[in-house]
Amino acid sequence: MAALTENFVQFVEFVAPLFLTDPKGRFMAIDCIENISAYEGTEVTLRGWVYNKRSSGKLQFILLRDGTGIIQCVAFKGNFTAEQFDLLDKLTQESSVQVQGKVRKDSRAPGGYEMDVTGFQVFQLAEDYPITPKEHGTAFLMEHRHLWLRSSRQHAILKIRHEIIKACRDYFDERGFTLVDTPIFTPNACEGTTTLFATEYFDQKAYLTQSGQLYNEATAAAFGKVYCFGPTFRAEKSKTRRHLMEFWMVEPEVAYATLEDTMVLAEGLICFILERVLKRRRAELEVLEREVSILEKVVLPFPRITYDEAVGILRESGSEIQWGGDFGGGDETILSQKFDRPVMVHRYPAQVKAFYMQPDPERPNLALCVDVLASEGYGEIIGGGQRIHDYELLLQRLQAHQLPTEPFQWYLDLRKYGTVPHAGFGMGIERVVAWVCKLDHLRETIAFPRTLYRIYP
RNA sequence: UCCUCAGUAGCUCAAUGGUAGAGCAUCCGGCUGUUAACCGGAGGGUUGCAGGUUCGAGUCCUGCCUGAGGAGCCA
Repeated sequence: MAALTENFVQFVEFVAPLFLTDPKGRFMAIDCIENISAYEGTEVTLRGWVYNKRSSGKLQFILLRDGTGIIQCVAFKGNFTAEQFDLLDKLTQESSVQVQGKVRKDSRAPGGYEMDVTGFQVFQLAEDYPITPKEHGTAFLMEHRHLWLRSSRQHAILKIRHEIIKACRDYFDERGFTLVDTPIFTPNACEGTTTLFATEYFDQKAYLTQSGQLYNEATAAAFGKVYCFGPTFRAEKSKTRRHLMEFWMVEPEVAYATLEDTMVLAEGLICFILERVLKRRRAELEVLEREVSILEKVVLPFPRITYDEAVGILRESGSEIQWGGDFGGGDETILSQKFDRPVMVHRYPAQVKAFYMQPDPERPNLALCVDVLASEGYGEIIGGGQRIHDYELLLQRLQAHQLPTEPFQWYLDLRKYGTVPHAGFGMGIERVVAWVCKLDHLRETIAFPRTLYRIYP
């Protein structure tokens, strides 16, 4: 440990300035692998980890990754002392190193550039890194999720996730929305439909939020157009590839908006996200071997079908669904495979939806709601609709759903003081990431997934 | 909560009821262009746990534990 600390001090002193001097006193830049092309023909210092290593007697090929890319660094024995070269030979997978060298264009290199190593510092020699370049089972990988994140596939997924989240924020910000985040601790089981995580709140009981929507309705009346973006918790004992106990949702809410407005907003968001990812994250999609031509076909407008029509399609396809029931996972898969872009299913029977859904004036047993089902069998990524704005009707629905009115006083107040029609939706980020990346399980879409029976690491 | 499948070396997997093995990883040696590098050698095991059947169990039976997939529920 003493040696490590000593090494660390040297390391920090050495790398602290943005520009280093090499042993001959020349200035040298520190940079990232993604900027490597700017250094062609000159020297640069890279800091990262050994991704893999091959050797050939007097040559060492070190694949260095730094979070922005991977580059092959080539070290020739003749350029080092025997001691130094032996140290290079001993480098192990995931050892942390700083490497200096001359950047050279090379058609043989995957990224197009290679580095001829002139100097290096080892920060730490990693011992027995558990994730080897061969295959592993999901249980083992999930147990080592903290390390699995370093592999190129997981890295690509999380880069795309980041891009999707940024796109969501840009989309709303550019359209006059205000980000107003809603609480994680809530005093009551909001919608009364799902099982929530209960926790202590000093001498009271609190629940982890299942949706920011009710609070969004309050902020929409204050700001007009709002969205919240945060984690959401469901204590459902769901054990499928489509569920996580903790997931992230972006939820816009717009005053004076109708169901139709919401559908336009939703399809616009999805197209905006896809355009952005296709533009900025092509390399990552390639790592995932995602067929981009399928994503490029997703353009406006999205097909809109009513619940009635959806039931008809499902029954023709052999589903057992009865009118009035909600779709099962299999039903969503069937529907989403019928279209080459996400399909918007609207006007479900009110009985299968939450209490706050505005009834369709033409058929009051239907709710003015919409679910967006992603294509390629991915199913629901968005759920939303128009909310009840009439005080008496809302009160009536609360009672019909056997919910207490007292905790909803503030919510009812919104219908007393300048109520307006309003609508919004929630989009599950992980499901969008899974669809865009074409993953078969939601657990790879978030750094540390919380699944039924797994809360480590 | 229910149904199905699986647990053998650090990892991924073999092994008719009859001497537990391979590839990768690790360690030692070789190679100036490797691309999941390759070649030679070495170490590495209470076959998930507890019982049972049998001359003999990784293999068959019972129970339990753990994991995976799916159902229901949900986004």
